[in-house]
Amino acid sequence: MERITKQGTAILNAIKAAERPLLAQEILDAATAEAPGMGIATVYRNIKSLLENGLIGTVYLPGENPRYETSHHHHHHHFHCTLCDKVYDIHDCPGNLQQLAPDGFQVDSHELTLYGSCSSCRLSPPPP
Amino acid sequence: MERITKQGTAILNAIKAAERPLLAQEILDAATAEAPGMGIATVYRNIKSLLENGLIGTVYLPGENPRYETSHHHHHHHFHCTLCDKVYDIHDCPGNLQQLAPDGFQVDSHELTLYGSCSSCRLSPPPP
DNA sequence: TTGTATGCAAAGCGTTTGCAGTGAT
DNA sequence: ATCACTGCAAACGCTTTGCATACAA
Repeated sequence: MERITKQGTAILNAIKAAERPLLAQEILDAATAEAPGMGIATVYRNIKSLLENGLIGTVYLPGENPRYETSHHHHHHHFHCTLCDKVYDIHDCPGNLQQLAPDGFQVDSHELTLYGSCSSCRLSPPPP
Repeated sequence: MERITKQGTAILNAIKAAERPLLAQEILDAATAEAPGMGIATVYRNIKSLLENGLIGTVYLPGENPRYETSHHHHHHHFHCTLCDKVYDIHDCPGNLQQLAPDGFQVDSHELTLYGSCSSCRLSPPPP
Protein backbone atom coordinates (compact mmCIF):
# COMPACT_ATOMS: atom_id res chain seq x y z
CA MET A 1 0.00 0.00 0.00
CA GLU A 2 1.65 3.18 -1.17
CA ARG A 3 -1.29 5.51 -1.02
CA ILE A 4 -3.25 6.60 2.00
CA THR A 5 -6.96 5.95 1.56
CA LYS A 6 -9.81 6.46 3.94
CA GLN A 7 -10.55 2.72 3.83
CA GLY A 8 -7.00 1.80 4.73
CA THR A 9 -6.95 4.34 7.55
CA ALA A 10 -10.28 3.11 8.89
CA ILE A 11 -9.03 -0.50 8.87
CA LEU A 12 -5.84 0.26 10.78
CA ASN A 13 -7.76 2.46 13.22
CA ALA A 14 -10.24 -0.33 13.85
CA ILE A 15 -7.49 -2.82 14.62
CA LYS A 16 -5.64 -0.35 16.83
CA ALA A 17 -8.76 0.69 18.70
CA ALA A 18 -9.75 -2.87 19.56
CA GLU A 19 -8.14 -4.17 22.70
CA ARG A 20 -8.44 -7.71 21.36
CA PRO A 21 -7.72 -9.58 18.12
CA LEU A 22 -10.46 -9.08 15.52
CA LEU A 23 -11.88 -11.32 12.81
CA ALA A 24 -11.85 -9.95 9.25
CA GLN A 25 -15.61 -9.47 9.45
CA GLU A 26 -15.28 -7.60 12.76
CA ILE A 27 -12.70 -5.32 11.16
CA LEU A 28 -15.11 -4.65 8.30
CA ASP A 29 -17.92 -3.87 10.72
CA ALA A 30 -15.77 -1.51 12.76
CA ALA A 31 -14.12 0.19 9.78
CA THR A 32 -17.41 0.65 7.96
CA ALA A 33 -18.43 3.15 10.62
CA GLU A 34 -15.54 5.35 9.49
CA ALA A 35 -15.61 4.53 5.78
CA PRO A 36 -19.16 3.54 4.77
CA GLY A 37 -19.67 1.24 1.80
CA MET A 38 -16.33 -0.50 1.89
CA GLY A 39 -16.10 -4.16 0.96
CA ILE A 40 -14.61 -7.22 2.60
CA ALA A 41 -12.05 -7.62 -0.21
CA THR A 42 -10.52 -4.30 0.75
CA VAL A 43 -10.25 -5.51 4.34
CA TYR A 44 -8.37 -8.62 3.23
CA ARG A 45 -6.10 -6.69 0.91
CA ASN A 46 -5.22 -4.22 3.63
CA ILE A 47 -4.72 -6.98 6.19
CA LYS A 48 -2.31 -8.64 3.79
CA SER A 49 -0.19 -5.55 3.33
CA LEU A 50 -0.27 -4.65 7.03
CA LEU A 51 0.96 -8.16 7.77
CA GLU A 52 3.75 -7.82 5.20
CA ASN A 53 4.80 -4.53 6.72
CA GLY A 54 4.74 -6.05 10.17
CA LEU A 55 2.23 -3.54 11.48
CA ILE A 56 -0.19 -6.25 12.53
CA GLY A 57 0.05 -9.91 13.36
CA THR A 58 -2.21 -12.93 13.01
CA VAL A 59 -3.66 -14.69 16.02
CA TYR A 60 -4.62 -18.28 15.27
CA LEU A 61 -6.84 -19.92 17.85
CA PRO A 62 -7.50 -23.65 17.50
CA GLY A 63 -10.54 -24.25 15.31
CA GLU A 64 -11.20 -20.55 14.78
CA ASN A 65 -10.85 -18.24 11.82
CA PRO A 66 -7.76 -16.03 12.03
CA ARG A 67 -7.84 -12.79 14.00
CA TYR A 68 -5.62 -9.77 13.63
CA GLU A 69 -4.05 -7.46 16.17
CA THR A 70 -1.43 -4.71 16.21
CA SER A 71 2.08 -6.12 16.33
CA HIS A 72 3.69 -6.52 19.67
CA HIS A 73 7.35 -6.62 18.90
CA HIS A 74 8.13 -9.33 21.34
CA HIS A 75 7.35 -13.01 21.57
CA HIS A 76 4.11 -13.63 23.40
CA HIS A 77 1.26 -16.07 23.80
CA HIS A 78 -2.48 -15.93 24.34
CA PHE A 79 -4.94 -16.72 27.07
CA HIS A 80 -8.39 -17.67 25.83
CA CYS A 81 -11.07 -17.21 28.50
CA THR A 82 -13.54 -20.04 28.07
CA LEU A 83 -16.26 -18.06 29.84
CA CYS A 84 -16.28 -14.72 28.01
CA ASP A 85 -14.31 -15.90 24.93
CA LYS A 86 -11.99 -12.93 25.10
CA VAL A 87 -8.36 -13.42 24.22
CA TYR A 88 -5.61 -11.84 26.32
CA ASP A 89 -1.92 -11.53 25.68
CA ILE A 90 0.46 -13.44 27.91
CA HIS A 91 3.87 -11.83 28.00
CA ASP A 92 5.60 -14.67 29.76
CA CYS A 93 6.87 -17.80 28.04
CA PRO A 94 7.91 -21.26 29.20
CA GLY A 95 11.20 -20.80 27.32
CA ASN A 96 13.23 -23.42 25.54
CA LEU A 97 11.09 -26.40 24.57
CA GLN A 98 13.70 -28.34 22.62
CA GLN A 99 13.70 -30.89 25.42
CA LEU A 100 10.10 -31.91 24.60
CA ALA A 101 10.88 -33.06 21.07
CA PRO A 102 12.12 -36.54 20.19
CA ASP A 103 15.79 -37.08 19.36
CA GLY A 104 16.68 -35.81 15.91
CA PHE A 105 13.92 -33.18 15.86
CA GLN A 106 14.92 -29.54 15.94
CA VAL A 107 12.57 -27.05 17.54
CA ASP A 108 12.71 -23.59 15.97
CA SER A 109 9.63 -21.94 17.47
CA HIS A 110 6.39 -22.63 19.26
CA GLU A 111 2.83 -21.48 19.77
CA LEU A 112 1.06 -21.70 23.09
CA THR A 113 -2.55 -21.02 24.02
CA LEU A 114 -3.74 -21.13 27.60
CA TYR A 115 -7.38 -21.81 28.40
CA GLY A 116 -9.18 -20.96 31.57
CA SER A 117 -11.03 -18.14 33.25
CA CYS A 118 -9.89 -14.54 33.28
CA SER A 119 -9.81 -12.42 36.40
CA SER A 120 -13.00 -10.51 35.61
CA CYS A 121 -14.95 -13.70 34.92
CA ARG A 122 -13.65 -15.20 38.13
CA LEU A 123 -15.04 -12.23 40.04
CA SER A 124 -18.37 -12.04 38.20
CA PRO A 125 -19.15 -14.82 35.75
CA PRO A 126 -20.91 -13.62 32.57
CA PRO A 127 -24.36 -14.96 31.71
CA PRO A 128 -24.22 -18.17 29.56
CA MET B 1 -22.92 -44.85 11.91
CA GLU B 2 -24.90 -47.96 12.70
CA ARG B 3 -23.82 -50.12 9.82
CA ILE B 4 -20.39 -51.45 9.05
CA THR B 5 -19.31 -50.51 5.56
CA LYS B 6 -16.05 -51.07 3.79
CA GLN B 7 -15.62 -47.32 3.42
CA GLY B 8 -16.13 -46.72 7.13
CA THR B 9 -13.73 -49.50 8.01
CA ALA B 10 -11.13 -48.18 5.59
CA ILE B 11 -11.39 -44.69 7.07
CA LEU B 12 -10.91 -45.85 10.65
CA ASN B 13 -8.08 -48.15 9.60
CA ALA B 14 -6.35 -45.28 7.82
CA ILE B 15 -6.54 -43.05 10.87
CA LYS B 16 -5.38 -45.84 13.18
CA ALA B 17 -2.53 -46.87 10.89
CA ALA B 18 -1.12 -43.37 10.65
CA GLU B 19 1.26 -42.47 13.43
CA ARG B 20 0.36 -38.83 12.98
CA PRO B 21 -2.78 -36.67 12.59
CA LEU B 22 -4.17 -36.70 9.05
CA LEU B 23 -5.99 -34.13 6.97
CA ALA B 24 -9.36 -35.15 5.53
CA GLN B 25 -7.74 -35.41 2.12
CA GLU B 26 -4.93 -37.59 3.49
CA ILE B 27 -7.54 -39.88 5.03
CA LEU B 28 -9.28 -40.12 1.68
CA ASP B 29 -6.01 -40.96 -0.08
CA ALA B 30 -5.13 -43.63 2.45
CA ALA B 31 -8.62 -45.14 2.69
CA THR B 32 -9.04 -45.22 -1.09
CA ALA B 33 -6.34 -47.90 -1.25
CA GLU B 34 -8.66 -50.16 0.77
CA ALA B 35 -11.99 -48.99 -0.64
CA PRO B 36 -11.47 -47.67 -4.18
CA GLY B 37 -13.81 -45.06 -5.57
CA MET B 38 -14.93 -43.56 -2.30
CA GLY B 39 -15.63 -39.84 -2.09
CA ILE B 40 -14.52 -37.05 0.20
CA ALA B 41 -18.07 -36.53 1.51
CA THR B 42 -17.99 -40.02 2.97
CA VAL B 43 -14.75 -39.18 4.73
CA TYR B 44 -16.28 -36.10 6.32
CA ARG B 45 -19.45 -37.94 7.33
CA ASN B 46 -17.43 -40.71 8.96
CA ILE B 47 -15.09 -38.26 10.67
CA LYS B 48 -18.11 -36.53 12.14
CA SER B 49 -19.54 -39.69 13.62
CA LEU B 50 -16.17 -40.94 14.84
CA LEU B 51 -15.72 -37.62 16.63
CA GLU B 52 -19.17 -37.88 18.19
CA ASN B 53 -18.36 -41.37 19.41
CA GLY B 54 -15.05 -40.19 20.82
CA LEU B 55 -13.05 -42.65 18.74
CA ILE B 56 -10.99 -39.91 17.17
CA GLY B 57 -10.06 -36.36 18.09
CA THR B 58 -9.37 -33.18 16.17
CA VAL B 59 -5.96 -31.57 16.06
CA TYR B 60 -6.12 -27.86 15.32
CA LEU B 61 -2.83 -26.29 14.35
CA PRO B 62 -2.54 -22.53 13.92
CA GLY B 63 -3.50 -21.52 10.40
CA GLU B 64 -3.99 -25.09 9.23
CA ASN B 65 -6.96 -27.20 8.25
CA PRO B 66 -8.04 -29.62 10.97
CA ARG B 67 -6.37 -33.00 11.27
CA TYR B 68 -7.72 -36.14 12.89
CA GLU B 69 -6.10 -38.82 15.00
CA THR B 70 -7.22 -41.70 17.18
CA SER B 71 -8.14 -40.55 20.67
CA HIS B 72 -5.20 -40.69 23.02
CA HIS B 73 -6.45 -40.73 26.49
CA HIS B 74 -3.51 -38.80 27.74
CA HIS B 75 -2.46 -35.21 27.40
CA HIS B 76 -0.07 -34.54 24.52
CA HIS B 77 1.12 -31.91 22.08
CA HIS B 78 2.22 -31.64 18.47
CA PHE B 79 5.31 -30.98 16.44
CA HIS B 80 4.78 -29.44 13.01
CA CYS B 81 7.66 -29.96 10.58
CA THR B 82 8.00 -26.79 8.54
CA LEU B 83 9.80 -28.64 5.75
CA CYS B 84 7.53 -31.60 5.01
CA ASP B 85 4.41 -30.22 6.77
CA LYS B 86 3.85 -33.46 8.64
CA VAL B 87 2.62 -33.33 12.20
CA TYR B 88 3.94 -35.60 14.94
CA ASP B 89 2.73 -36.26 18.44
CA ILE B 90 4.85 -35.07 21.35
CA HIS B 91 4.19 -37.05 24.47
CA ASP B 92 6.11 -34.76 26.77
CA CYS B 93 4.67 -31.58 28.25
CA PRO B 94 6.17 -28.49 29.88
CA GLY B 95 3.83 -29.10 32.84
CA ASN B 96 2.03 -26.54 34.91
CA LEU B 97 1.73 -23.22 33.10
CA GLN B 98 -0.32 -21.42 35.71
CA GLN B 99 2.75 -19.33 36.43
CA LEU B 100 2.58 -17.73 32.96
CA ALA B 101 -0.85 -16.21 33.49
CA PRO B 102 -1.42 -12.85 35.20
CA ASP B 103 -2.68 -12.74 38.77
CA GLY B 104 -6.35 -13.59 39.02
CA PHE B 105 -6.35 -15.74 35.88
CA GLN B 106 -6.91 -19.45 36.28
CA VAL B 107 -5.33 -21.79 33.74
CA ASP B 108 -7.39 -24.92 33.14
CA SER B 109 -5.68 -26.32 30.06
CA HIS B 110 -3.32 -25.45 27.26
CA GLU B 111 -2.40 -26.18 23.67
CA LEU B 112 1.17 -26.24 22.50
CA THR B 113 2.58 -26.60 19.00
CA LEU B 114 6.29 -26.89 18.31
CA TYR B 115 7.70 -25.90 14.92
CA GLY B 116 10.94 -27.03 13.37
CA SER B 117 12.39 -29.82 11.32
CA CYS B 118 11.70 -33.50 11.88
CA SER B 119 14.42 -36.12 12.00
CA SER B 120 13.83 -37.43 8.49
CA CYS B 121 13.90 -33.94 6.97
CA ARG B 122 17.10 -33.18 8.86
CA LEU B 123 18.70 -36.22 7.29
CA SER B 124 17.37 -35.69 3.77
CA PRO B 125 15.50 -32.44 3.12
CA PRO B 126 12.48 -32.77 0.82
CA PRO B 127 12.41 -30.81 -2.45
CA PRO B 128 11.05 -27.26 -2.02
C1' DT C 1 -37.20 -55.71 2.48
C1' DT C 2 -35.89 -51.79 4.97
C1' DG C 3 -33.58 -47.71 5.57
C1' DT C 4 -28.72 -46.31 6.53
C1' DA C 5 -24.56 -45.00 4.23
C1' DT C 6 -22.72 -43.82 -0.18
C1' DG C 7 -21.40 -41.07 -4.57
C1' DC C 8 -22.18 -37.17 -6.98
C1' DA C 9 -23.03 -32.55 -7.47
C1' DA C 10 -24.51 -28.31 -5.68
C1' DA C 11 -24.34 -25.18 -1.92
C1' DG C 12 -21.93 -22.72 2.03
C1' DC C 13 -18.41 -20.13 4.12
C1' DG C 14 -14.21 -17.63 4.48
C1' DT C 15 -10.68 -15.92 1.57
C1' DT C 16 -8.50 -14.54 -2.88
C1' DT C 17 -8.43 -12.65 -7.46
C1' DG C 18 -9.80 -10.30 -12.12
C1' DC C 19 -11.47 -6.33 -13.90
C1' DA C 20 -13.18 -1.84 -14.76
C1' DG C 21 -13.63 2.43 -12.51
C1' DT C 22 -12.35 5.77 -8.59
C1' DG C 23 -9.46 8.74 -6.39
C1' DA C 24 -4.69 9.85 -4.12
C1' DT C 25 -0.58 11.73 -5.70
C1' DA D 1 -2.71 12.48 -15.70
C1' DT D 2 -1.09 8.38 -13.64
C1' DC D 3 -1.82 4.15 -11.77
C1' DA D 4 -2.58 2.24 -6.95
C1' DC D 5 -6.59 1.13 -4.55
C1' DT D 6 -11.42 0.14 -4.44
C1' DG D 7 -16.01 -2.35 -5.14
C1' DC D 8 -18.14 -5.93 -7.26
C1' DA D 9 -18.55 -10.42 -8.52
C1' DA D 10 -16.52 -14.59 -9.81
C1' DA D 11 -13.28 -18.05 -8.40
C1' DC D 12 -11.17 -20.92 -4.80
C1' DG D 13 -10.34 -24.51 -1.27
C1' DC D 14 -12.36 -26.86 2.32
C1' DT D 15 -16.50 -28.59 4.35
C1' DT D 16 -21.46 -29.60 4.41
C1' DT D 17 -25.81 -30.98 2.42
C1' DG D 18 -29.65 -32.78 -0.91
C1' DC D 19 -30.92 -36.46 -3.45
C1' DA D 20 -31.25 -40.81 -5.80
C1' DT D 21 -28.92 -45.24 -5.49
C1' DA D 22 -26.44 -49.09 -3.38
C1' DC D 23 -25.91 -52.29 0.06
C1' DA D 24 -25.73 -53.90 5.25
C1' DA D 25 -28.98 -55.66 8.19
